Amino acid sequence: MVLRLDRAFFTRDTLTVARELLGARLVRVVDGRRIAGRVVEAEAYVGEGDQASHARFGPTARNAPMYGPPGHAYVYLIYGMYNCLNAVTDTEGLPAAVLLRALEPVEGVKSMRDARGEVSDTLLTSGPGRLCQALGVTRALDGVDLCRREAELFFEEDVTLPDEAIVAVPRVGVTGGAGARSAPWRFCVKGSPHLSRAPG
DNA sequence: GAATCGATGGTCT
DNA sequence: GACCATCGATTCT
Repeated sequence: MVLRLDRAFFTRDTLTVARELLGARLVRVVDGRRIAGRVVEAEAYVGEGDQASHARFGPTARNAPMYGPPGHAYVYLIYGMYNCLNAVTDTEGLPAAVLLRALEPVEGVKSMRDARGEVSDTLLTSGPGRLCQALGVTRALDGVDLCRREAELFFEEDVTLPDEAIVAVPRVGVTGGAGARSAPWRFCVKGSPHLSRAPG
């Protein structure tokens, strides 16, 4: 039996969770069928002091899940047409989450293609908007518990990656500045063909 | 390959 | 009213 990532996994420092999510399998269940991929890229967003975080202006209706208990989903709409999926981390009350930026397709590739169109494997789930489209993740899943037994979206243990296989670089879409703005909080599996873009 | 640009709508100062 | 934690098509070198 494959081990699922539980509440305790997410109830930790956000950078640790982001790092350890690499190699884990993100599973979406639709009509009893599994659609899944290994995480190859993820970004950490930590606290109200993080000037790149949606929580930088304090609690709002949109970012409410970030303030809630860890192990839940935070899904939001970006640029009016794409969804992005985060896993809420750390302790309740502290707004923190890990953005899933890219997967390596593993299960239900046909379903992914139905949702994404006839694109190459490397374009199927290589981006936060793309992976949500491939797995059928929409705002309907905003706030859902990823640790419930009956969850339709959850993580499983899969591959364990050594530190040498991982690079930490500045986050995407976060420009200049000091401190958290330029912090290397984007974690990538070195050399993976499924990254949203080349690291660095 | 790299740079640029439009689509499209929710969210927040 | 400005700004996006994006993507895909188009237009260059």
